[in-house]
This record gives sequence, C-alpha cells and structure tokens, in this order.
Amino acid sequence: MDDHVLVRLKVEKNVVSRSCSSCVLRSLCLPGKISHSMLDKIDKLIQVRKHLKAGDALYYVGSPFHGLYAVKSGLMKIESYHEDGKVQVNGFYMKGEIYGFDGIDTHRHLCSSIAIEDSELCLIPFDTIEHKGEDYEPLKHHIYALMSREIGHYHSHMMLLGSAHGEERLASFLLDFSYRMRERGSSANNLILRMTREDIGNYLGMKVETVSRIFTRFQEMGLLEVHNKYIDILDNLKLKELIDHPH
Amino acid sequence: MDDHVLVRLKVEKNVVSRSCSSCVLRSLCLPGKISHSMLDKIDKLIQVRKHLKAGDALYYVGSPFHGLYAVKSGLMKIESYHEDGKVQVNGFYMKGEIYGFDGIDTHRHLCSSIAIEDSELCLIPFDTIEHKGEDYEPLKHHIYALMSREIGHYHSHMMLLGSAHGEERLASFLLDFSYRMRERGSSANNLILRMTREDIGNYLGMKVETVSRIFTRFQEMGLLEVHNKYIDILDNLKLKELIDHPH
DNA sequence: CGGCATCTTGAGTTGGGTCAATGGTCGTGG
DNA sequence: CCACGACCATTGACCCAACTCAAGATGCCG
Repeated sequence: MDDHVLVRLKVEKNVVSRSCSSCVLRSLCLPGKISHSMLDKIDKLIQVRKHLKAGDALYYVGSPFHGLYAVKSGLMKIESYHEDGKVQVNGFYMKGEIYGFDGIDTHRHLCSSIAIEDSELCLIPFDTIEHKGEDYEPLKHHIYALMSREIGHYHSHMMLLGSAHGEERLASFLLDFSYRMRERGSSANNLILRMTREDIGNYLGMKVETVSRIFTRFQEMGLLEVHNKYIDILDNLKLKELIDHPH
Repeated sequence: MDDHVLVRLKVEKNVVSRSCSSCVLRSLCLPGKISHSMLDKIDKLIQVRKHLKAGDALYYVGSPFHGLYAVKSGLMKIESYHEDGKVQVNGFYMKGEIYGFDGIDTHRHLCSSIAIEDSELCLIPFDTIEHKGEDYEPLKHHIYALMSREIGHYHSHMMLLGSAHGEERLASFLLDFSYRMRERGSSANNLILRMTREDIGNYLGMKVETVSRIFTRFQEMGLLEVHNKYIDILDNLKLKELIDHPH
C-alpha cells in the first residue's frame, strides 16, 4: 500500500502518532495553522527516511546539504568542533522537531548531527520546497518562523552561556527538557536524559564533573531524585527560582 | 525628485555607496547573485528609513515586528536581558548587514536593538516580501540564506561562550571585526571599536574589568596598540594562533 | 572648566576546571 | 546466565582564571 496514502488517511482520522508526517505535523501545526491540504503536500515531499542507531551520524561538518530533518522518533544532537578538541553541543532535537538550517546558506552543513538513541528521521527537501509555487506559501512561511524561533533559542542560550552560573544552567536545561516532554504528552517530572553527562556539559558549557556535582547538589537540596539517566523533578518552583534569582 | 529613481540610477552607475539600497545590495549580493531587476524591486520595497542617535533604541523586547533592518550607516547592537539585570549582547551589526529575524515567529521582537553610534537604517518589510509572487523568489531565498548564516554565527559564538578563555574570546572578536572592516574596504588593522568595553564584555560573556585587562595584556604581548577605542592590530598571526591553540 | 561616564589597575575571593581514583552500568560473547 | 570489558558517572583534592569590590585615571560633552 502506498505509504503516502496511508499517512493521509491517518491524518484525516487524527491518528497521526505513527505516521511519517506526524513529526512534521507537530512542528508545523503548533506555531500556526497549516491546512490539511498543505499537510497532504508535505507528506508527498517526504520521500527519504533514515533509521539511525545510537551514535550514528546523520551528517558531518562539511556534508552536503539536502534539506531539513524532522525527528520522527528518538533523540538527536547537533554539535560543532574546535580544532583543539573542544565540542559545543548546539542543541538537542526530539520527536516533532525540525533542524538542519545551518546548511541552507553554503549548501554544506557547518556542524555534525548525531543520534543519541536509535532514531528515525524524515528528510524535508529544502530546494524542492523553494521551487514550488505560491500554493506552498504557508509552508515557506513556517520555515521562516521555525528559523526565527531557532534564532530566539540561540539568544537565550547565549545568555545562559555568557553569564549564568552552573546551577542556573542545569536548572534551565532541566526545565526546558521537562517542558518539551510535557508538550509531547510525556511525564514532565520523570525525565529520562538519554544523552551522556558529557553531552549535557558540552551543551551547557561545563565539564562533566561539574554537571555531575550539580546533579548531586540538586539532589541534596531536595530538588531532584537522580538515578543515572532517570531524573525525577521534585521541586519545580525552586528550580525556576534558581533561574530567576541566581546565587 | 523621487528617491527610488535616484537610487536606481545610482545602482546602474555602480555608484552605490550612498544610495539607500547600498546596504541591502552589499548583504544580498555577496552571498549569491541578485539580478539588477531584483535590486530595483528591493529599492521599491524600502519605504521607511530611520535615523538614530547613539543610544537610541530601534526596537525593544516586545516591540511589534515590522520587518528586517538593513544598516545603511553606523553601528547597531542587539541584546537580551535577564531579569536579574544581566545583559547579553547577541550581535553587532555594521553597514550592509541585515538583522531582526528574531521577530518573524511571534511578530514581536525578543531582544532590543540599540544604536551604538548615530546610525541610519532601512526597514525591509518582511510580510510584504512574503506576499509577493514568484518573481521575488531570489530575494526570498536570500533571506533564508541570511538566516542560515546567522544561525551559523550563533553556533560559533556559542562555542566561544561555552569553552573559550578570555584571550581567545577577545582575539576572536577582534579578528572578526577586522575581517568585517576589510570587507567594507576599511583598514583591517586600525580598528575603531565604538562600542564600550562593557558592550564587548556583554557580547563575549566577560566583565568589563576582564576585557580591559586582556586588552592591556595583548598590548604588553605586542599584539595590539590600544588607545581607548582606537585599536591597532600589530600581530594578526599571533592572534589567530591564540584562537587555534589556546592556552 | 567641571561633571559624568568610561576605562584601567590592584587586591582578594571563588566557582569551576584539572587530575586522579573509584564505582556503576550496559552490552556482548562465551 | 554470567563474566568481562568498555564506557559512563561520581567524588575528592587542588589550582587558577575570572569575578568582586574599590580606587584612580582618562576622556568626553555641555
């Protein structure tokens, strides 16, 4: 059976969680309104799916740019490398999120994208969309909006990296992650952080040891229950307080 | 006399440095090719110009989004604020650069934009461009490319903020500034940093005192000659070396 | 010329980095 | 199913780069 038809049927029945376009749906519908006919069009655009094992790279620094990627399942990261070996994780992307905008300008990716756990991705061919006519305008607008939002996130993150203390950084990370889990209908207070402590450190601009120490401190303060990758948030309010009024 | 005609004439004569669209020209031509007829179209789009005195705000956090801004002359900064008073300068924009993408998603700006010196700006009405037909496709593509490049810059900057030492940060800033001055035909080794040391610090995630101390250190090392805002770069290579092989 | 913002410098403190050792966890293959 | 090895996480002791606080110096504008 034609997979696209299958997808469309599922969309119409509002049972989208397993369809290929579900990931696109989530990202594109939330920020604004996308019509059903546009969703059908998006389904047709998605011809390439990738299944990655944990640790696999989707693309590397310098890889040719084919389009944006929507995460259908799993967890991805993007990271940049300094020639002295330092790594900066620029972001984590979970189900329903779209990324890969860094390749549009030069047609090569400027950072690498790596699977944190087994993941499934949909390629959204960017050039194809650009060459489509006016009836794809809503989709084109959504891509602007997504990029704009990405820029906004980077602004917040630069604020964090530029002047926040360790506790504030980790608290922000946990609450952001919690928020995104809630958005997806998962428990917001029982997190599973599948990335390593090193990934978290590279995202937050801290060393592994510091990340670990702050987890321990948060646990001692009664804010968290930490069992390796399993984190229970016990005191949301105090975490928020740590961010708003640090030190 | 109609200013748009004036502008177009100047473009055709290749004497663009004083025309309103010159700023747009620079940014839009460099990354790719924009036809002359497209440039004419862009000229027509620019209806609003703003003249700001040093210290004036172009927009604030929460201001309604009207479009992107091209810097015609002067120097602008964008910055975000944390409620405890911390400031993060997200970028400096000089003649020919376009910014303001953070407002596309929510139709409100997420950061403030402030003039560092007396500056002149052209408003590029974003919604108008989006509603134009296919003959504006090259322009639309260039906006994607500009946003993509902005995202790439933020990646580099997050790397800097996340793990670079003070000397590396300042060296990067100086070389970036130098590069952009060269692009504009100004001297690359005799810089005038019109922003305050505090602005530089807020951009680089350091305190004023640290910025000042590193300037002094660079001078002692024979890399710079520092006279307040006037900076002479004496040893480009060693600055680059500091970035590539820090500590 | 006076006043105010900016810049520099010094002395002391500290948060996070470094280095090193140990303890846990997970996946693989016998 | 268990044992091994590799990777990951935690903890401790020590150190240093950048922060804080404070005092002058410099430069700019009215």
